[in-house]
Amino acid sequence: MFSQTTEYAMRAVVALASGDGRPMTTKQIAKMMRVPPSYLAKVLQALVRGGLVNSTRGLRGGFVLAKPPAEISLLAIMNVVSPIKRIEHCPLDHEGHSSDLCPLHRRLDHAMGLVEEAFGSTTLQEVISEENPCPTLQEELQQLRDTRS
Amino acid sequence: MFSQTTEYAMRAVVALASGDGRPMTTKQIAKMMRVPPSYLAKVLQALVRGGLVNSTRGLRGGFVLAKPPAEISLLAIMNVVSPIKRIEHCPLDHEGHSSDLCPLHRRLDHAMGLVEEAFGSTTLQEVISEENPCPTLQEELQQLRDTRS
DNA sequence: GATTAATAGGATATAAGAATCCTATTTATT
DNA sequence: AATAAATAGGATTCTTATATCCTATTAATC
Repeated sequence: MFSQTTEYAMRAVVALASGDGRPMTTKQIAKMMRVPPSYLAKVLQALVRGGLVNSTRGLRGGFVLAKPPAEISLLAIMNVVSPIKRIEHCPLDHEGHSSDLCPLHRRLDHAMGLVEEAFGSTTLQEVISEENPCPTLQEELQQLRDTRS
Repeated sequence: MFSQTTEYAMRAVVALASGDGRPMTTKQIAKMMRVPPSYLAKVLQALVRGGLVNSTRGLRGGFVLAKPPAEISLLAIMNVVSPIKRIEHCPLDHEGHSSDLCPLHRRLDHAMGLVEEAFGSTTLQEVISEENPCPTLQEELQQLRDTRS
């Protein structure tokens, strides 16, 4: 239901939030999060343009979060790469004379509202501090620490 | 967020539920619901295969609902054309040793669960008997009655 | 200053979703 | 029996999403 790009964007930001604050390269994030590196590069560019991530070029460069994890919602991430388009008016109504939605599109929009609400009220901070972390991610983080020390 | 095909499928089934029970042709539904007729034909085929709609070929043929509107949920419609795939296990975890989801995918799956629940608990009957019907749809239905009488 | 490691961005390829078109089949009506 | 009106299904096209590759630019280090 959510696009592949949304998946990748969320994984990437979780990776950055799980790190130690030092810049992570595309390659590192890609390996850790099992995302195609060349595609991840594009997704990261989008996240930079969207203001969620900062990048520094050159040797020792990479990506860091632009804000503390507590100030980044899952919705903000999603909105950067494939924004939820709420239904403003019934697409059947060509005249647009009803400000209310028709019953069908009221339901469709409501469902999108639920998702928006759920993602809007969840911060990265909550996600990374929650129980049952992904074991694979833990391993990758450990390996990253090992190669750095 | 929902696919175009889902939109079309829901519109088509609403059209059938709003009618008088006599078979409606692809062309009629397409006009009424502003769906490309040739594509709608494919969507209707899918709805027939999915058991939500019955078809009769030949002159005077067309499509009717296979069940009363009160027994058809929006989820059932969606599941015919682009089923919600709930997340069974974290896609990062290649070993699959955790039956629980990781924090990120728990959230993503939860959001899908909200949609599933909302659509699962809404029947066609509710949708067509609700207030504020789409004015355009009303017009089209009236025209259909006129041309038949 | 040269080299190396990094992002940025353009161009292109591949896959999937959306839409169209044509022909075959079915069935009521004349 | 012939005709007309309908769905069924195959083949094809168009568009968008996903993915890859190559080159340019940037910046730290030697």
